[in-house]
Amino acid sequence: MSEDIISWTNQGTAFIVYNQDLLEKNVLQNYFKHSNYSSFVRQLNLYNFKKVKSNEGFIFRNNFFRKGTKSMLQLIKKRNQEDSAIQFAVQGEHASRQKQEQNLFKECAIDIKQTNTNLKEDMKLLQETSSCLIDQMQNLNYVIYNQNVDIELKFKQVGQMLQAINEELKSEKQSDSQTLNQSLVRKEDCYQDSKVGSPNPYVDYNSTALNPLDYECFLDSFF
Amino acid sequence: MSEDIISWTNQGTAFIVYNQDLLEKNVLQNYFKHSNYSSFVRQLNLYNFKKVKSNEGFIFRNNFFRKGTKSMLQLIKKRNQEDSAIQFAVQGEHASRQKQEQNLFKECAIDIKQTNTNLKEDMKLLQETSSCLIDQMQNLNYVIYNQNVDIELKFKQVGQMLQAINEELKSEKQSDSQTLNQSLVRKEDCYQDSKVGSPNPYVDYNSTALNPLDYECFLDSFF
DNA sequence: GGGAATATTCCC
DNA sequence: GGGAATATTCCC
Repeated sequence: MSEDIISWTNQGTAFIVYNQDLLEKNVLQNYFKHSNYSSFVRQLNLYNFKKVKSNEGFIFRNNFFRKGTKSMLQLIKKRNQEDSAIQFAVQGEHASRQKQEQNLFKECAIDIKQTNTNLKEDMKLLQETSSCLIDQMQNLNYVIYNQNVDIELKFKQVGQMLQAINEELKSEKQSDSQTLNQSLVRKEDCYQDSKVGSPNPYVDYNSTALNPLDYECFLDSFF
Repeated sequence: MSEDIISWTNQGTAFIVYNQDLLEKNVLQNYFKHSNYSSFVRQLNLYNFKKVKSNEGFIFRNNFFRKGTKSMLQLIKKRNQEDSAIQFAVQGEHASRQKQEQNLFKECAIDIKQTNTNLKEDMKLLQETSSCLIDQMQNLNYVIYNQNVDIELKFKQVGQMLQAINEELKSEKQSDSQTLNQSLVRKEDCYQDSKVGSPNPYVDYNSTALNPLDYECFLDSFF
C-alpha cells in the first residue's frame, strides 16, 4: 500500500516517508524523471519544505502544503526564484551604489584638484608679492640709511660753521665785553622786528628753543 | 535497424537522423531521461553541434565528433561553459577595472592630501613673512617719524641761531661796514688756531666742507 | 538556435 | 541544506 511508503501526518499539515527504497522504485518513477530519493529531497528543499522532527518521527512540512487544500499549492514557490532574484537585485544594487559612490569621489577629487590648482596659483602670486615687498623694504632701508648719513654730514658741516662763528664772536667779545651784553639786548629787539618785518618761514619764533646764541650746548645735541 | 533511424555520414564526420519518431521511442529513451527529439537537439546545440545541409541531407556535425575517435570526445565542451567562463571573466574584468579606477582615485586623493599639506606649510611661512614685514614697516615708519621730528627740531634751532647771528652781524655792519671784511680775514686765522689748540672731536677739519662763513649758498642746498 | 526556467545530479 | 554543474523543458 502507498500509505506504508509515504503518508500525511495526523493533522494533515505535513508528510512522512516510511520507506525510501519503495518510494524510489514505486512512486517517484511515476511522477519524476528520476527515481532518487535524494533528488526528491533536493526538490523539497528547493520549494522550501522543512524536514522537522515531530512526535511521529521526521516529517516534511511547508506552510502551504495541507491535506485537502489544493488551491494553496500555487503559493508554494521555488526558494531559488526569490533568492536569486533578491541576490541579483542585491548584487545590482551593490554594484550600482559602489558606482555612485565612486562617481561622487571622482567629482570630489576633480573639485579638490581644481581648488588646489587655484590655491597654488594664489600662493605663487602671494610669494611674488611678498618677495617684491621684501625688496622694496630693503631698498627703503638703504635709502633711509643714506639720507641719514647725508643729513648727519650736513649737520656736521653746519656745526663746524657755527663753531667757527662762535670762535669769531668770542674773540670779539673778549676785545669788548661790554659790547656783548649790549648786542644781546639789541639782538632781541632786532629779533622782534624781523618777526614783524620778513619772517623766515622755517623758523618757529614762538618755540621754546634755546637762546640762539647759547649754541655751545646746542651743538652737542647734534652728535 | 538502428541505422535506419540515425547513422554516421559517409565520411564519418557527422551524423544524420532519418526518423525522429523512432529515435525518440527506441533510442533516446535508452540514453537520456527523456524521449523528446527537441530536447536531444537542444543538447546538441548546447554542445556546439551544427545542423548543416550537405549532399546527404541535413546533418549534425562537431569538429571533435568523428567515427572511431572516442578520445576526441573529451574536447566536446558545453558552449555555455565557455559562455559562463567568458561571462565570469567579463565580470571579473569589470570588477578589476573598477578596482583599478578606485586605486587611481586613492592615489589621487593621497597626492592631493600631500599637496594640501605642502600648501598649508607654505601658507604658514608666508603669513609669518607677512607679519614680519608688517612689523618692519611699522618700525620703519616710527624711525622715519622720529628722524623727521629730530631734523625739524635741529633745523629750527639752526634757523634761530642763524637768525640771531644775522641780526648780530647786521648791527655790526651798520656800526662799521669796514670791519666786516677785516673780521673775515681774522676769523680764518682763528680757525687754524682752534684746530691746533683744542680740536672739537665732532668736527672733521680735513673735510671738503664749505667755507664756514659762505653759508648763504650752503643753506640753499638744504631746502 | 538559443535564453531562461525548472529539474536532476553531484558534491561540499 | 544548499551551491553549482548539467539536463530537460518551455518559449521566443
